[in-house]
Amino acid sequence: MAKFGRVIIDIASSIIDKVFDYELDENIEVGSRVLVPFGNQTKEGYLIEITENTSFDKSKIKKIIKPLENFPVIKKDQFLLASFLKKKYNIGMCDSIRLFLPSEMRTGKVKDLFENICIIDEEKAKEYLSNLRKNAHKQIGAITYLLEKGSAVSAELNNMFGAGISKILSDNEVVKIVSKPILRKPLKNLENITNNVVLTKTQQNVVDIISAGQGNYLLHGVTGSGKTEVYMALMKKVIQDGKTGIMLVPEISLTPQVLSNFRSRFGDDVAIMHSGLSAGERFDEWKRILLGKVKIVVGARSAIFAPIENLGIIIIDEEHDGSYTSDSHPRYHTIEVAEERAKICGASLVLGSATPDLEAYHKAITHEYKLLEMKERVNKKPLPPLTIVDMGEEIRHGNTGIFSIALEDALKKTIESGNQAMIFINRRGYSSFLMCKECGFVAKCQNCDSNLVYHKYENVLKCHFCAARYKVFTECPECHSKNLKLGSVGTQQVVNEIEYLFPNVKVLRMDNDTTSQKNGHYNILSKFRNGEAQVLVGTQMIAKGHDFPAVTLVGIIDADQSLYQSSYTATERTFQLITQVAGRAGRADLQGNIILQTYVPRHYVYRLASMYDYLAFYKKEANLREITNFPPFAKIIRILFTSEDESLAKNTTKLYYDKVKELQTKFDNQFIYIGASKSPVGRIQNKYRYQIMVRLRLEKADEIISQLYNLADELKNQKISCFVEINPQSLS
DNA sequence: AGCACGCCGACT
DNA sequence: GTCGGCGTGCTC
Repeated sequence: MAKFGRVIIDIASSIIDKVFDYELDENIEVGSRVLVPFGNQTKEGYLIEITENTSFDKSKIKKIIKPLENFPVIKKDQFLLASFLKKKYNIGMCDSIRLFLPSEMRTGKVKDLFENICIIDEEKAKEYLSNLRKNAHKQIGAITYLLEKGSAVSAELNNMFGAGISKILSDNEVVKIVSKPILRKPLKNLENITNNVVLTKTQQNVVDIISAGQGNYLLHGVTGSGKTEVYMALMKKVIQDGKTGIMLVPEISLTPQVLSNFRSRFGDDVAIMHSGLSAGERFDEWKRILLGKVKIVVGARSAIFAPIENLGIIIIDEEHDGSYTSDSHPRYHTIEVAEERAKICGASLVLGSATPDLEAYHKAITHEYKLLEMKERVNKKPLPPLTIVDMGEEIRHGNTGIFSIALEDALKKTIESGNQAMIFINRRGYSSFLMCKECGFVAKCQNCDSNLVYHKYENVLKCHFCAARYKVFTECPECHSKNLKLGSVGTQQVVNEIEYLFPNVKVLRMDNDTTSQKNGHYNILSKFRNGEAQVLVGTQMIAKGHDFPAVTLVGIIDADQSLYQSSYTATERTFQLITQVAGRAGRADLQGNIILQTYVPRHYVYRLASMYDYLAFYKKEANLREITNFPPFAKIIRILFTSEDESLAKNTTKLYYDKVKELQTKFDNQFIYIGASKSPVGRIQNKYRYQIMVRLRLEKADEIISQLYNLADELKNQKISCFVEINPQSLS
């Protein structure tokens, strides 16, 4: 009887995103990638099902050409998860499946890496050895070594007994050189941290509760309460039980400490997945996981899709971190995905944070998650005192500088005592625009409604919304003035100020400009750790989980910056940021000190952050969200239309808006807000952008959302695309 | 996404 | 008369 294979074609387009039936006459496993004829071309696809029958016209059915690999790349539970993503985020099956595969797999650019192995021919070797001159120490050494081991990697042999040794031996037919494929492994040379930690009672208690059975947990532990040790212990337990684990961290390149911890404790059982790896490394790590050679996967958000089997636990560290929501298509919320994956696999989910996301803590309070708390720091030290400085007051007293008197004094004391200080500039990245001083012209992208950003290291202007790069102008295209300047203040100005105030002090700077090189983050941070500078000035990227034992002072320059973002999460983000930055001070035995500069010193976010009172902040903020109808007490939906034809975009948006209004009458009382407008960035890559914002009560939100999805699918076509996003965190 | 099919303007 | 523009529709 004929068999049919149901195939998803690997073309990311909603129009083509359906199942195609093919005849299948060889044995190919479900989940494999296959090559199929498609129209008059050949395409790659994913075999998702094998059936005995087809509803399609049998005379038109073609045959699957061949499988692309001899193993399936998508396992059963991953397929279930992919189907969930498709439904949850209204994306195509192809988009969804692609999340599970390293892009290297599709582009096929990565080649297997080979290494040469010398295999000794014992008889010839012994004969050759007896004819060797006595003073040929290198060759004698190498052959003796090989006689004992049987074989060795050529490169290592050359290292031990002199370059070219394997060539000499091979030329004399003493060894045979065989080429064998190997899997690249990142971070081979990590320092070994083998401190045998004994858990505190609190830590052990948390580990015991989580290990006792399946469940979703929120681990709320203050900075320095030793969450990482808990994670390690949980992983160890999971492995002992014969299962596997996934550990997610915010941006892995920023937290090599977590990595080295895991690597040194669990060795080759750990695979690492993040964007900082080379294409080859990423692909090989993925393969190691797929082949079942790994028990733990550590990685950034995309590691939630790792092809690991027999999953026992998913741990998400710094659960509140913004990097867990992807900001480009397909947009997904890692925590929602993790919840579903844990459910499918029967695994536990552990979310850890010192400042949980409001949404997560709300779930803990309403018993969707089990709440576990660690209120004490491992070293029993109190959290460092946080002083709020009123910058308005400073100005009234005649100080118009960047630093308040208090911060300048504290800096002086820190420097004199030989300790280190971190100055945190609360700004996303660090961008500077090219501006004409005469006519106010600002350089803009030709394809987008956006200002170009100057990148010092590459000396180019870049558009942050498309890939466009422009040469730096030397004269203004509008008024031909040569009087151009790079706008915006940033880290450099703060550095200059410190160097002016303390001429002999070494200052390091960390922002987008200084980290664009490979390992940029790592290099700057390790320089600072090694004491090559006494002060580190930087943007948000210095806030993330690094231990700098010698840091006793943390200065927060313009704390208010993140409060002024129009997002409903602005206050929450500010609280998280301050707590996180403050946690950098006094991690070791030295007493730390934090100084926060603001123009609104009486704002509750500062008052509560300075007392490290998360619970009070949660109550205050949750209450506010509840009365103003914002998440987690409501859902925000953003519907975005994009098209090269501006009037089409506008008209379709209007059409959709009218349909939403109809829905509103149908679902009386469920709509809190409906509004249509041009998107904040009105044009990206020559496509015009119009959007509709809807806010819904929770009661019937899911039902309405699925109708909104359907509406979007009805209206979109080749000329206009539409995508719908729930609780968006950025609006561009 | 690609590619063919098909119907209207500019050209050797 | 033909070459070629890209609008429309299809791919198991």
